[in-house]
Amino acid sequence: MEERYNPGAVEAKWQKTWADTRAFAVTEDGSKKKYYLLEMFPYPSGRIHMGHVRNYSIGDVVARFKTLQGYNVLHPMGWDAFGMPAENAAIQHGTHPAKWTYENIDNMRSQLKRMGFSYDWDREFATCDVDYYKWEQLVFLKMLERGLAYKKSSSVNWCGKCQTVLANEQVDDGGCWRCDSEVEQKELEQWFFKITDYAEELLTWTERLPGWPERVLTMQQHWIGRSTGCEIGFPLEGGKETVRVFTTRADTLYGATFMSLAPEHPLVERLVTPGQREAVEGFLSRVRKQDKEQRTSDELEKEGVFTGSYCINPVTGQKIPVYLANFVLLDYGTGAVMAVPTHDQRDFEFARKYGLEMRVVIQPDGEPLDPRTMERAFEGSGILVNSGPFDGLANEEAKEAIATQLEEKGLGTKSVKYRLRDWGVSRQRYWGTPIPVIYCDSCGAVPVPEKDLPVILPHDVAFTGEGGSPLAKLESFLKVDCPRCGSPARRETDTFDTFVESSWYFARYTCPDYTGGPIDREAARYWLPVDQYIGGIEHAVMHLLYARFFTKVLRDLGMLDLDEPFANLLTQGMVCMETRSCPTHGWLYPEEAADGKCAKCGEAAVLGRNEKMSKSKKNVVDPDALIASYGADTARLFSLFAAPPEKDLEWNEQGVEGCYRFLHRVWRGVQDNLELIRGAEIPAVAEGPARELRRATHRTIRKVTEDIDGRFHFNTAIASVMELVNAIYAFEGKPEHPGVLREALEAVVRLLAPFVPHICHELWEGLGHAEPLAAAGWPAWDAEALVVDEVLLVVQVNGKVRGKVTVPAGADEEALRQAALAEPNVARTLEGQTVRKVIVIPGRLVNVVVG
RNA sequence: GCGAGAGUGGCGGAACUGGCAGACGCACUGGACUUAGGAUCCAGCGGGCAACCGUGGGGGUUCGACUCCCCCCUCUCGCACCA
Repeated sequence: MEERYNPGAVEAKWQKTWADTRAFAVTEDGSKKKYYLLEMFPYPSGRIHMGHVRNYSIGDVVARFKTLQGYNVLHPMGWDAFGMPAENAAIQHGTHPAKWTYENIDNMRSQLKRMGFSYDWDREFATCDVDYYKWEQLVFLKMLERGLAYKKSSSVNWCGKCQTVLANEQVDDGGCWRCDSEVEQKELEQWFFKITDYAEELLTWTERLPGWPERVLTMQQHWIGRSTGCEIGFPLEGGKETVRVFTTRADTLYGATFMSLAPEHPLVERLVTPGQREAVEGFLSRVRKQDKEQRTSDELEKEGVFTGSYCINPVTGQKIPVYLANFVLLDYGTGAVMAVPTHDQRDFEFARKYGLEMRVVIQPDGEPLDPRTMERAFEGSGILVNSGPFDGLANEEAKEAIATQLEEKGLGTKSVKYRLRDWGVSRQRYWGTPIPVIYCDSCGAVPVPEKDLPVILPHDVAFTGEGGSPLAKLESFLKVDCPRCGSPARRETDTFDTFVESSWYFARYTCPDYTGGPIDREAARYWLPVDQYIGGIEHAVMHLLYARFFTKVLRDLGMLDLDEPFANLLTQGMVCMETRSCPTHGWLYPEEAADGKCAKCGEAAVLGRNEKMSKSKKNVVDPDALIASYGADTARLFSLFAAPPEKDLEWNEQGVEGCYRFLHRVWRGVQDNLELIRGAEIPAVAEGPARELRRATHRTIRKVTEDIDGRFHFNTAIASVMELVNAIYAFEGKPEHPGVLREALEAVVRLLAPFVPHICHELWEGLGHAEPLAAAGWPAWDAEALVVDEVLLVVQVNGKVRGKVTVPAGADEEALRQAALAEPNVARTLEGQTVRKVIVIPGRLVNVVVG
C-alpha cells in the first residue's frame, strides 16, 4: 500500500482485477436470493455526460450494497442504439449510422469501464444488433395475429420542400429545422399498437405498485385519463345517420345548442353544404398548418367553421348547427362534442365568438344565471332548470338519471373513455427496426412469414435528408415477392419507434444469447421482475408506460410470466449547471470564462441560471476531465454526495475538491495507524472515549445501512461516514485502545465500499486482509454498543427553547417534568407565571405551557 | 394551456412519523505546523448590540409547523415523432 493516495494507480489495478476475474458475471442460482438492478440504458450519443455518471453511480451503490448483503445481483448494461441522431450524423457528415453508433458505443463502454461500475459485461447488447431486433419483429407478427397491431391513417409533420416527415423536435416555430419552410400536416397510413386495450389494466395496476414514487403513478393515471360518461346519438337533420358524441356531462344535455366536430371527422365531407364549402376548405387548410404541438397545447386561438348542416338534440328536439373546431381531437372520445356554452368554458368562448345560442340548464344557489350577462361558463354544481322532466334535480344526480333514460329510450349508452391513445410506432426513417410487412397489390398488407425473419436493415443506402426514408429508394430492399401469392410486391419501408426497443430490453438481459425466442422463460422467471429500476424523471410517463404495456403483451403472448416489469422505481433529478455568456460571443464554455471574463474579448461574462447541461448552452462538464484530475471514486462520490438522487443536482467544481480531500483523509487515517492497529483485538467492553468511538462506529453502520436500503439517501449516508472519520481523527493520540480504532477504520472502509469501491478495496487489502473486501460482506451493528446512559432533554416554554438538561436514559415522565422545571433558565422564565399544562415527550422534550 | 413536482444560511444540502432549524461538505475568517503553503491539523461561521427575528409570500390548524390545510408567486419535468 502506497503512502499517498494515488487514484489513477489504484483504480487501474482494481478495474483490471474485476475485468480479469469477470467479477460481476452472474448466472441463475436457486440457492441465493436474486436481485435485479437496472439503470435506464443510454443512447450512444458519443460520450457519457454527468447525467450518466450520476445515474450509474446511484445504481452501482445499490448493486454493490446488495451483493455485499449476499444477494445474487444481476446488473447489466447495453445500448439503446437506434434513433435520429445517428441518421442526422449521416446526413450532415456522411458517416454511416451503424459506424457512428458502434464507434460511440466503443467510446462510451470504455468510459463506463473507467468509472468502475459493477456490470456483467457478458450480457451487453445494442438494440441495433440483428440478434436483438429480429425478436422484436417476431413479437410484432404475434401482435398482428392478435389484433394488437393495426394500421390506420394518422397525421405527421411534413416538409414539402425536403419531401420528408419531421419529428416534433425538428419543427422550429412552425418551420422545418433544415430549410425553414412551412411545415404542414399530412395524413399517412401508419402502424399502431393497441395500448388502449390495456388502459384499464394499466390503470388498476398503478394501485399495486407500492415501490413506485407516488408522483409517477399520479402522472400515469392522469395520462390514461379514465372518465365515465355516456355516448349519445344526435340524428342528422333530414338524414338517417346520427353523430355520436361522448360526454361526461349528460346533466347538461338540454343545454346543448350546437355541436363541434374534429376537423378530421369522417362525416365532414358529407356535412359540408355547397354554400359553406369555401369557408370550410379555408379552415381545414389553416388547421393542417398547425403542428401537433400547437393543436394539443391550448395556446392557439379557438377557431371553427359552420358546416351548413344541422342535427337534432335528442331530448329537446331542437335543430342545432354543426361546427368544426380546431380544439376537438379525433383521437379522443368520438371526435365529436355536444357543445353546452353555458356550462363549459371552451364552448362558452366559441359561442360568444360565433354568436351562438346559449341556454342555462343548471342554476347555482343565489344569483340566477342569465346567458345575456354571463361573463364565463358556470361549471360548478347546482339544480337543473329548462330540462323537462329533470327540472329540480341536483346536477350530480341528473347525470345518472339522464343517462339511464337515454339507455331506456335507445338514444345513448353509458360508457367509459380514456384519454390514452393508441401508440403510433411507424417512423419514416432508416435507422430503426424494419417493420416486417410486405404489400401486395392483390393480397394487401401481408406479414413477413416467421421463417423469413429477420428482415435485415440493409447497409448500403444514401442519406440526403430529403425525399423520405432512404429504404424507399433501395430497390433491392423494396422489391420482394408476395409471400402469399408470389406476385411482385414491395416491403414496408417504415421502421419502429425506438421506444419499442426500450420496452422489453430489461427482459432480454436475463438471456441475451437465447436463440429459441425473444425471452428464455426460465431465465426470466428467475430474474424478473426488475427489483430496482433507476432513471430520469423525464421518463415518468411514456417509456415507463410503454414498458408496462409491452410486459403485459408479452405475458398474453405466452412469452413471459409477469404482470409488471419494475417492482421498485427510483426517478433521479437532472444535472444542471450555471450558464455563462458574452454579449458579443454568446454562450461560453466554463473554461472560456474562467476568470469571469470572456476569453475572446475580455468582456465581463454574464452568469446565467442553473440549467440542464446541454451542448447548445455550453454548460457541460466532461466526466473524462474530472476522472483524469481526481479519479473515478471522487467523481462517483461527488455525484452522490451533492444532492439526494431524486433532486436536481447543481454542479459546482469546488464541491469536488472537498470529496477528493475526504478520500485523502480516509487514506491517511488508515495509513497513519497501520502499525498501531495491526493484530489488535476489538475489546468487548470499553469505557470513556473508547466507548464513545465504538458507539459512533455502530451508529454509523446502522445509519448507512438504513440510508442505502430503500431510502437511497446517499448524501446523508456519506455525511455520516464523514462524521465517523472526524471522530477517528479526534480519537488519535489515545492509542490505548487500538482495537477500537481498528474497528472504526475498518467500518469506514466497508461502509464506503459501495460508493468508492476502488480505494476501499485497496485499503482493505492494505489493512492486511487476505480475503477480498467483497467476501467480507456487509457489516452488522452491535446493539449493545449503541446503548446510552444519558439523553439530552430539550425544555421549551410556550414552544420556545429555554433550556437543555441531561437526564438518565430511562427516566419516567414525572422525573422528566421535575428535571425540566428545575432547569435554572426555565425556572427563571416561569417566575410569576401560571403553568397551565406540561407536555412531556419522553426521550425528546418537555414543553411548559404558561399564560 | 393541461398534468406532475420543487422552493431552507454566501453555496450544495440536513432535520425519517408535527418535537433543539442549519448535520455533513464548500466558501470565508482566525490559529498551529512550516524555508514556503493553493498541503495538513485545530477552531469559528444564519441575521441582530440585545430583546428577538428567521425555512418563497400571505392566511389557518396545533402546547408546538420546514413538515398539515387554504390562497398566491417563482422555477423544473412531461404533453404522445428527442431519447
